[in-house]
Amino acid sequence: MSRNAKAGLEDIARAAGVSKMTVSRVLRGSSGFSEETRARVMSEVERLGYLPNRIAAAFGSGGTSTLVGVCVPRFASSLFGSTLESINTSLMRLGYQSMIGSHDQLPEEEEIWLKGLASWRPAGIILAARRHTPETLSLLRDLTVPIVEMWDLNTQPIDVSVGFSHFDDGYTMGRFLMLRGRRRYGYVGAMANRVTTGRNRRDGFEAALREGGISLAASETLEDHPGFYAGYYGTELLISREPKLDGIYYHDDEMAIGGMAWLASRGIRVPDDIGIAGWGGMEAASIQPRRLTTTVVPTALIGKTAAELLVGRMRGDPVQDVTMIPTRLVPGETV
Amino acid sequence: MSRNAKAGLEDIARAAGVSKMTVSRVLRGSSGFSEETRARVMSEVERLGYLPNRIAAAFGSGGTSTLVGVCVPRFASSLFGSTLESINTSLMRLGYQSMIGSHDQLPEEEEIWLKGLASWRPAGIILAARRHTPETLSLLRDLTVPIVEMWDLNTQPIDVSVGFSHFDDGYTMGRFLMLRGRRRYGYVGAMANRVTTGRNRRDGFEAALREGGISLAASETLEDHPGFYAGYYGTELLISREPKLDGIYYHDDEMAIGGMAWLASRGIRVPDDIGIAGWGGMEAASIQPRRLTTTVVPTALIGKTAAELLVGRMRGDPVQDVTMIPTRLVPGETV
DNA sequence: GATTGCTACGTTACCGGTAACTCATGCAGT
DNA sequence: ACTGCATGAGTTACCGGTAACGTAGCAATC
Repeated sequence: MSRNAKAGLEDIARAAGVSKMTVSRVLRGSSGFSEETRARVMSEVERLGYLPNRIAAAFGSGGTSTLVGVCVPRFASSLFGSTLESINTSLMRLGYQSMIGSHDQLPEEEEIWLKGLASWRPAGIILAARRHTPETLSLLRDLTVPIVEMWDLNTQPIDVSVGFSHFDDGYTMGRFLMLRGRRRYGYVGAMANRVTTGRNRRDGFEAALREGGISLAASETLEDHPGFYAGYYGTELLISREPKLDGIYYHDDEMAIGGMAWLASRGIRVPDDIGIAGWGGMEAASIQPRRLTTTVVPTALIGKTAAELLVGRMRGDPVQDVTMIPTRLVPGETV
Repeated sequence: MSRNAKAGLEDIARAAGVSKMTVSRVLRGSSGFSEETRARVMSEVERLGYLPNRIAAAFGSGGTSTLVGVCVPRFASSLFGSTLESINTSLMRLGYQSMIGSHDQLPEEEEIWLKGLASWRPAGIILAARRHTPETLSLLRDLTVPIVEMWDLNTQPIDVSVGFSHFDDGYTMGRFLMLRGRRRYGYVGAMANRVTTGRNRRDGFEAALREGGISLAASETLEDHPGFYAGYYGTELLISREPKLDGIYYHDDEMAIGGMAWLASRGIRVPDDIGIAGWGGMEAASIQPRRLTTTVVPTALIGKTAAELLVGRMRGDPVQDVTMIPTRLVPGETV
């Protein structure tokens, strides 16, 4: 019970009457000791309250640590928060420790984070970004550790990729809306730091419309983080420029809900006057009077899969290069 | 540009014609070298693409690392997400690296996380929980590193505490509602893993009512994570048991918004028929037809302050034991 | 009986930095 | 001229593990 932070392998070894190396072997579970020795060592470990020293272990083994770097755009997003939590607990359960960073969609921030991370000699890296600086790519190459690119599926990954296609999500939603026979569509998006994360979804959406012979009637992309209020005033801006729209595709559900709030305040009915579609499958949609038409993203599954793929690669198991995690269009009552 | 991960201090030293120790001194900025030497060393550092090795540095200095452990209830919460992000970037800017964990309100999970963290010999710890297991407390004591308890203010901190009082927030809101002259109040809360985080707010709220000579007419605490939908059906449960209420105090804003959605679906008007108050100052409230009466919590400031206090303590600066970060009641239009 | 192979360890060297100490030099003050 | 001290280095030991290799003892094989 009384934990003695100063007890090291040497102390255990002396107490158990074996060598330091034998204690090391017992603690790491590799073979090379008798059951009797194991029991004696473990009882001393318990009695002395030995605390492993991973700094020394990582150093002694020449840089083979159990550290994993994880970099996402933001913590404070319901989707990334859930993915991050899933990665973190999965890695912890598998015996790895994560070092998390955020880049807010800025490749330069990712580069700064990566440089700091690299000095900890991580055993693997999980990234959630498609754009990287040349320095980042060069550093990733030099580190020669497994790398999982997640979220946005990269079909030509640096190493391993897991996620889904934003383009396909937009395309599928576009096709779905087209089936409703409406013709005049608008788009409301948001971009943080000049990077529209939803850009690929919008492109996919437009591609579907184009196939149907029409083009996007209006589009409004705010220079702000996506959120309820951005959807609210983005819709106001869009409608004031283009009052006669049949439907609006939103960056995500929260923006769609914000948009619906603005429409409701103007007496515009959904879906009678205008159809609404979001993306993400966010919880806020659950209390809307009408179920939101959206694309549900399995955030936790993506995180868990990313963690498992990385651990597989770090252990040297053969793993799939590209793993698609399907999203699901949920037809609601807003279209 | 071509980063050579294998170059170490020794290589730099040889190339610059000095000793390894001089290179170490130059890189860490401590004095003991001439400007000429510094320039020569730095140019070799640049040329060879030296990557610092913090594992070796932490090991060599006998465990004085720049690692900080941070443990919060959840990542995927708008409030904690924001605080976490703030801590992470603040620590990074100050030259520290964080290792983040989540405990989901379970002291046992916190203990497991702490044991894993301890083996990395962190230089400091930030915790967001009031309850700890005896083992956790004993381990925290043995680690002898600065500890910041944040979020819920602890006036008798283990080491340092920063945050606000949930009790006071509830009390202040209770007083505010009482001024409106209403008499019959209900409460809708949520608890994850049998721990009601909002318990202190509810207690404060009840204390205020008691001073006014009344008691809580009805209370409903769901065994679920707080969120929009929990507020929605929690309100349904509350009202079905106690239809005649003048006001409802909610665990947080998202639950209040969920509650308002349910009330709206029944044609119950806010604030005419019933007053509503939330807590947290969450973004979703920004699109409600009426501004929600709530308590705004400066989440990012708490994170930044926690990081700065910890770094102060780690550097040995004198820092305040207890730092109150005031929250602010924002009277909206729902009461 | 000699050789081989396996088990269960012990020995030794080393990972890449940092702390603590030593030492030569130059210059100001007495 | 001598002392004292700051400056700018070099030297040595060490942090606490792990990898690689060595070896004693014993059973199985040749």
